[in-house]
Amino acid sequence: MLEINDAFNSDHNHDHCVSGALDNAKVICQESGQRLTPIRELVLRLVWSSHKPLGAYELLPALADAGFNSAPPTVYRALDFLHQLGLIHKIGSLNAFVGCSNPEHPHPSAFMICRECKTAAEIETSELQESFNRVANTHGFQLEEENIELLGLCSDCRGSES
Amino acid sequence: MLEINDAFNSDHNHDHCVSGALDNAKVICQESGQRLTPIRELVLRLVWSSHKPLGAYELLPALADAGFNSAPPTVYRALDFLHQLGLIHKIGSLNAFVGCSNPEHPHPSAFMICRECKTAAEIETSELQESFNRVANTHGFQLEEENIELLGLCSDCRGSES
DNA sequence: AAATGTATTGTTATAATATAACAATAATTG
DNA sequence: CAATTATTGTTATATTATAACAATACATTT
Ligand SMILES: [Zn+2]
Ligand SMILES: [Zn+2]
Ligand SMILES: [Zn+2]
Ligand SMILES: [Zn+2]
Repeated sequence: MLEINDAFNSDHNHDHCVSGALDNAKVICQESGQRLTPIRELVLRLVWSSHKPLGAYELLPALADAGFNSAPPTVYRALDFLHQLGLIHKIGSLNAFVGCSNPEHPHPSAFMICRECKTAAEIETSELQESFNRVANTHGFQLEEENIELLGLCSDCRGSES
Repeated sequence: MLEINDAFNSDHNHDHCVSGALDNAKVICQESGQRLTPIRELVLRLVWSSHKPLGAYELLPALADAGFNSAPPTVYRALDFLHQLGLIHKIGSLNAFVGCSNPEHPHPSAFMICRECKTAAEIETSELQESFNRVANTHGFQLEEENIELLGLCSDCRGSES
C-alpha cells in the first residue's frame, strides 16, 4: 500500500497537482460527455488549492471573490458533479471534500488524515481489495463503495506537538 | 476478515445482542470508574434497538417516550460518552451511531453498510492492520484511529431490488 | 449531617451542514 | 428559430451539532 500523492511533503510542486487535476478533469468530462462549466472548474480548483479537505461553506467566500454570487445549492451541485465523476472524494468524518489524485482509474476513497493540520494524503488500497471482497462475498454483500480513513498525526505535526 | 455480529441475519436472537451490550457497558464503566447513568443506559439501549445506525435526532423522540424531556446537547453528551468508552461507533457517511459488538477489546470502526436497509454489520480488520501500519510508518504518520466503511447492498436487499 | 467540590443534566440559543422546490437562464438539438 | 434539456439562481427550510450558562445530583471531606 502506497501513498499516491505527495500531500505530506510540503516541498512538492503543488502547481503540478493542480494542473494535472485540471487536465484530468477536462479529459474525463470530454470522455463522459459532461460539461466542465466555469463554476465546476472553479470549485475543482478551489478544492485543489491545498491537500486539506474543504467544506462546502468554505468554498462560498472563495467563489464570491471570483465573482460568483452563488448560494449553497450551487456549490453542492458542483461538488456532487465532481464527486460522481470521481474527480473529488468526500471525507465523511470531516464533512469535506478533497481532490482525487488518480481519477483516470476509478477507485475507493482511502486517506491518511492529520487531525492537526487536516492534510489528507490519498493512499492506494488495491492490496486490501481481496480481503474486502472475501468478507463481502461470505455474507452475500454486494460491495459498491468504500470509504477508508486513517486518522492520526502527520510527520510535521508530530514534531510540533505541545 | 470476518463479520463479528449477526446483523445481516434477521433470524438472530437480538435480545442477546442487547443484553450482551448492556452487560459489557456495565463492566467497562465499572472498570474505568465512569457512571452509566439512566440517560446513558437508555441511549445505549436505543442505539442497540437494531443494527441500523441511529442519528442523534432520531433518539430524541424515543427518549421523550421514556419520560426524558431531553434536548440535543444531552443526547450528544451521552453519545460522546459511549463513543469515548468504545461502546458505540460513529458511521461518518451516515452521521449516525451504532453499537459496538466487541467493546471489551478496543478496535477500529469497520462496517459493511447496506444502502437500502441501512443495516450495519461490524467486521473484524486485524488482518489489515499490518498494511495500515506499513503505509503509516512509511510516511511517519502516527496512526490513531480508523474508519472503514464498506457500502453496498446486503443479501436481503439484493433479492428485493426493483 | 452539613459543607464543599465535581459531574451530570437542563435550557436556550445558535452555528454548521445539507436539501427541497421552483424560477430563470444558458446550451444543445432538431 | 423553436423546442428541449442542462445548468444555475433564489428562497426557504431541513438536518446535524455545539456554545454558554443554569440547575441539579452525586461524591468527598469535615
Ligand atoms: Zn499537491
Ligand atoms: Zn499534520
Ligand atoms: Zn442483533
Ligand atoms: Zn439491506
